[in-house]
Amino acid sequence: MHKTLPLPPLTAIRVFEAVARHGSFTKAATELGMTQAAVSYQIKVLEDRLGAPLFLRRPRQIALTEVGQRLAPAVTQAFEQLSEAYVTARGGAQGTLVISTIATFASNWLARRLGSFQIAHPSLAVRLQTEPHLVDFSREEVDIGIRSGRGDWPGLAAHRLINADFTPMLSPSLAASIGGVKEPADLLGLPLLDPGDPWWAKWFAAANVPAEGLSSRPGASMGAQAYEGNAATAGQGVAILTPAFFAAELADGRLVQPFDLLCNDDHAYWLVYPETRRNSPKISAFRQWILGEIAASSR
DNA sequence: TGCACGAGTTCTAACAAGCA
DNA sequence: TGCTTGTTAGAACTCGTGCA
Repeated sequence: MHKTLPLPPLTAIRVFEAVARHGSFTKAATELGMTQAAVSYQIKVLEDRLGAPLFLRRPRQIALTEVGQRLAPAVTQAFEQLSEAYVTARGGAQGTLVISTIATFASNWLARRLGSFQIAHPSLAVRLQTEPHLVDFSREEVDIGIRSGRGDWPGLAAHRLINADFTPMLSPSLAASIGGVKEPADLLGLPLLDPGDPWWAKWFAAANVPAEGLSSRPGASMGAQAYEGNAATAGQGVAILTPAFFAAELADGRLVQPFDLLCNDDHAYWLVYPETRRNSPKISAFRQWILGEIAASSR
């Protein structure tokens, strides 16, 4: 017959989870509304039960022991499941879905489609956060991230959404100002937006156009494709952009893509979330919706 | 600055006794 | 019999302090 060991006090496990996550007794105590001494006591209770230390006490810092490293992921996952079970018990995927995304994806892709998700899930409030850095799911209250990269983030589930292809785009009026853009080299006669962007050098190299000294050319660096796309639409210069983000501008003629040549540096835009939250109702709902939208837009 | 530990305090559960 | 009240022991906490 299967025999289970009695569990240690839930309080001690809760405290261990917080200490392991923060890497600090003091920070865990602050989060849990206890004193540092109480946290120390609870960890000691757990260590006594286990018969092995969970943390290495070093001057000014602690570190998980091998036993602690084995225990921490399982405890974190267990609390995630408890949390999700609680949410489910309260009535399913209610609450707020917090999405951390880069500005261009938010403004040029997500915002244009998010309405259909809201109609399908009226009880779920969506909060979009645009930020340039990679969100830390263990420290920030974020459910889902949309980020660019190669999809290799330990502990995170990643779904490829859009390839980060890039190609030059400009307004029809700017193209007409030089009698039309017929050859890739013609672009060098026009102002380039963010000429120091490595994408330009790669694209010109792929087009067999010598383009030394791009980074020393004058030109504004705006830090986001959304801004550069707007500048290009206004005729301010040629931007190097991802076509998937500017499908509407290309369709209605505000932007033109003079060449079919697309480049890619092995990056893509990814939907990511912690593996442990895979079965969260709100994350499942959003994952199903966005992957459906991606599939529909690529048909 | 951050963790460990001792002393003292508070909280909680278990139990017994009293009462309607 | 079931509920309330008082007592007690142990758990869990805070505070103060020492140490690295």
